[in-house]
Amino acid sequence: MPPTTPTVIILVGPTAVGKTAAAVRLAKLLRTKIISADSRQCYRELNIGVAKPSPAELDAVHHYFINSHSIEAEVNAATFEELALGWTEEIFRSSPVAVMVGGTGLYIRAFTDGLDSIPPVDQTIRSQIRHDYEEHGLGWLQEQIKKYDPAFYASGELQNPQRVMRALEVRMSTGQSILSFRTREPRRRPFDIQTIGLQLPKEELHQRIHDRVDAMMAAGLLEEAKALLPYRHHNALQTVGYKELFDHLDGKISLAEAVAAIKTNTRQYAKRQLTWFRRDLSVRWTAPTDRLESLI
RNA sequence: GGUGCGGUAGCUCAGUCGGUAGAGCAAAGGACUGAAAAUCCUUGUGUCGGCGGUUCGAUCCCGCCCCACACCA
Repeated sequence: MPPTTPTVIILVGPTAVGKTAAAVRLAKLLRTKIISADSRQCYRELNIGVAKPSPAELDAVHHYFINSHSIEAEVNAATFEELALGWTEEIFRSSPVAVMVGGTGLYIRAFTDGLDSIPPVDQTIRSQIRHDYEEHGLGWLQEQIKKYDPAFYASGELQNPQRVMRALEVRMSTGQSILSFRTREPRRRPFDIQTIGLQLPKEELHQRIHDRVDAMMAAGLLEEAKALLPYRHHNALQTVGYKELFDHLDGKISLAEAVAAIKTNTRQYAKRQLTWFRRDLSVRWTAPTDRLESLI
């Protein structure tokens, strides 16, 4: 029974499990559109390596957040939250149900529960902190945060440079500790949410990952990476499938080693995704080939 | 056939001047609020190639054997 009150059906799961095909099937059945929740497929310039829906799939069902941004744009979880809420509203004008699909857990949580609102940080401060970290290392970062935000220092992840830099940039930009902005109050959304997790036995998932990497190489991933080499410093290129080939193009590793590393790193990525989604007890798990209609 | 160098964790290797061993990677588990395909945390018993010998005790010293690589023939 398809929902009659506004509902977003979210399909989650590890990479290569079969989310894209399942979402397209579901969206066709429900005569609705898809919001992708994937932090890399939104970039126009990234194609083979990020396993986008095929042209036929994109033609059959309208997808938001696919090919919507340039790799030079700054896209993050807050960007996604805002955009996705707008798209949801748009979809609800013509359908009571929207389909969201993707593997980026943080983006999906930003959409379902919202992020705490933190004032925008000064870009000069942001890049200065990154620059100083490059130059002086983690020890310097830890000293800074100890000095300017002792509360974070006492409770934060001090070994994780990204978290410490974020805390520091918020403190320097707003004058307040990042902790003072954290309410952890989930937002109320004006629609229902149903989350379905797609899962396969580990061996089967790994086989699919390996086969997909081989297919990507056959489809010309190396050439794509070569063309993107000038953009390698962008966040969008800190991506499995590209960073390993950049190492190969630098002469650091052979092509065979790069391909093996892509497979390993993709398996590790899938594991991290599973760790994230398993924690969400509202997820109902199923095989990607099952009839999802019966679950909704 | 001879000589040399090796055989230690799934892989690459370190080490023990004789008291049963440890790094990186992999793997497993976990965290995650504006970089999230990112970033970070935790977890290391393995006939130390085999069989003998010396020794209170051998992965370490000695002998033989097996395997790999290199060079010589």
